[in-house]
Amino acid sequence: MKQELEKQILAAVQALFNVDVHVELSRPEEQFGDYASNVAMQLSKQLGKNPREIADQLKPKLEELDLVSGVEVAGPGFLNLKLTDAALVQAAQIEPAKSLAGKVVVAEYSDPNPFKVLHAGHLYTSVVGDSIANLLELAGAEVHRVNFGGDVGMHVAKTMWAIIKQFGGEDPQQLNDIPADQHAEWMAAAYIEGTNAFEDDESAKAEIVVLNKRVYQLHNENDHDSPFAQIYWTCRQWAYDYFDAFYDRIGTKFEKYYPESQTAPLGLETVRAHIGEVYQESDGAIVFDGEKHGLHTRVFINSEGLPTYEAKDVGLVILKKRDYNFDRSVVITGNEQLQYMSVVLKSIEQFEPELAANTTHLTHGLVKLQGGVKMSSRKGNILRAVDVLDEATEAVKALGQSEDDQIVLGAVKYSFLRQRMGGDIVYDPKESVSLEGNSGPYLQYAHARARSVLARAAESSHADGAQLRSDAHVPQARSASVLPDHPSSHDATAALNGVEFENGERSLIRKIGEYTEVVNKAVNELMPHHICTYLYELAQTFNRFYENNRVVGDEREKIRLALVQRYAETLRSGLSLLGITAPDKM
RNA sequence: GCACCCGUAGCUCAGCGGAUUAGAGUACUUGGCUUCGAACCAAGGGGUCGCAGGUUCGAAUCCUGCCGGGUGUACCA
Repeated sequence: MKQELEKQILAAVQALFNVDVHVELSRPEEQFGDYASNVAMQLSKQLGKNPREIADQLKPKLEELDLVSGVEVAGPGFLNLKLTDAALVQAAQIEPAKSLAGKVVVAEYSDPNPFKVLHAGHLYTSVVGDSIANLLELAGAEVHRVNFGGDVGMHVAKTMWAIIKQFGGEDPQQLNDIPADQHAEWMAAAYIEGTNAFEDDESAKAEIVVLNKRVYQLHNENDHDSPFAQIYWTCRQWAYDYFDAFYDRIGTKFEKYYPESQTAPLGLETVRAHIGEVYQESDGAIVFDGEKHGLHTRVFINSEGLPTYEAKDVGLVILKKRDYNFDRSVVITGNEQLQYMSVVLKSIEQFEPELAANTTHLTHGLVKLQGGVKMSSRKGNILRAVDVLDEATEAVKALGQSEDDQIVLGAVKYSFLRQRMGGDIVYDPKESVSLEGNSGPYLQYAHARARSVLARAAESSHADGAQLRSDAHVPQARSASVLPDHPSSHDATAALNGVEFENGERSLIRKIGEYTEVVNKAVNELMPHHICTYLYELAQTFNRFYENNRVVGDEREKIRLALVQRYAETLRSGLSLLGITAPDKM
């Protein structure tokens, strides 16, 4: 619809002035119209006329367009277009573009490390990454969600050191004494102890360095039997079990974990194969000289011969390509890895330019505590992922409701998603997970309300003994995670054909019609927060409509029911892109 | 030092080349439930968009400089 109009406006410009211009319609405030164009200002200089004069000439041409019911010239020369009611109904039926149809996309995010705790930042990146993956999927891509994490490396050695110290030796039997529900916390505590020892105690530090090598060695030798290996593999599995349980709780699922132990050998091999042409030896380490490209120089293989994170990431990129033969790879990490990642990608570009070009690195900010307190897993003053969920659960309980994970997750996810990705997130345990105003539960409530109206309408049509009309079909409660099926939405909009809307009705159908444009924008930019902003406006529009317009029993009931149904479906679709469920009751 | 990111109401954030009063939420002050769900709606106060220049018909938005904060800067991830 928007593109169609833009094309028609361009045609009008060409016919009138015989010049080209980039026409881009915007959505003005409702009082000014449905679309606004600034072509007159753009053309002003080129045509040597003042913008209002151009706009006045264009106005009658645009008034002739089928989709347009009125045109106003406003301000310095804006053309405000008002759509016909039929056009609004039509806009509300358009599906988002399948711009990625047939493309294979690998989305990597979350990336927690085994042997360490899941903190609020992991929750954040999981939620945002999941939503971005949903956007890619909606655009028609075949999306593979994968996870990358360090099952080898210094953090593992630190944790292992503390465990062995606690056990008084390499005694895997004692693992049986750790209660299953405390595995994660127990390992997190060991990590903190190991990290402190590493910093404060020289002999411990030396021991940890040795353990680090032994962990790599254990992988090389495929050792599952030695006491040391038994402790390692058991704890590693505990970590993955803990991740799985967590992802299950927040409603996301990964297809594959890429442990570093798996990408390390391939990375090592790849980097070594390109020594001389891409990577250089320097002080006993293998580095990539990023300075030639205006970047940092970074170590890929350290002087111990072990791969650093850089080499592991090189291996990961290649492994993903082998596994999925992707058209595009999206990697989501924290901001602090921005410059680091450009070094890795620049080095890959030297021998696999396409691979580097098809990789998109998106970054997000830190989750910080109110007052700018920085979290440190070493000091243990971190906000764990479960703490965030627990706080939100308390807030829901405080409303006198039984705890409902749908609402809890709705609140948490929305509070993370509504901010543009990139900046830091300030998390205030008390207020951040709000249930009122611009919040997830507000949207869920606005959905439940609409469903309740639809349900009541269905009841009363039974009570009247009236025949169940096919166009008054109301979907019964479905699994909240299921996308609305399209046939029912066509039923809904069918009742709207040829209707002349009253004010509140028109506002609602107008807003519904923006959905597709917003989704397309969010997909193009991979920015889920656009969906949040829109959905909140949509729900607000509905709540105002609901306040002022009786639905059930009104003489315009049929029209209004159709509107409410289309609205509820749109809201549910949008929420599903955010990974938020739309309950029928709450 | 150099590189990158950020600075919009008390607080948390949208807006990222467009306009008539710079928008939301929250907090604060008020009004609205015998009528489809008040986790809602309506009204009010609150901002020289960090500062200073520049480009433009038009700048919170683009450019430059400065101030403030954060991150990165060779064997951590």
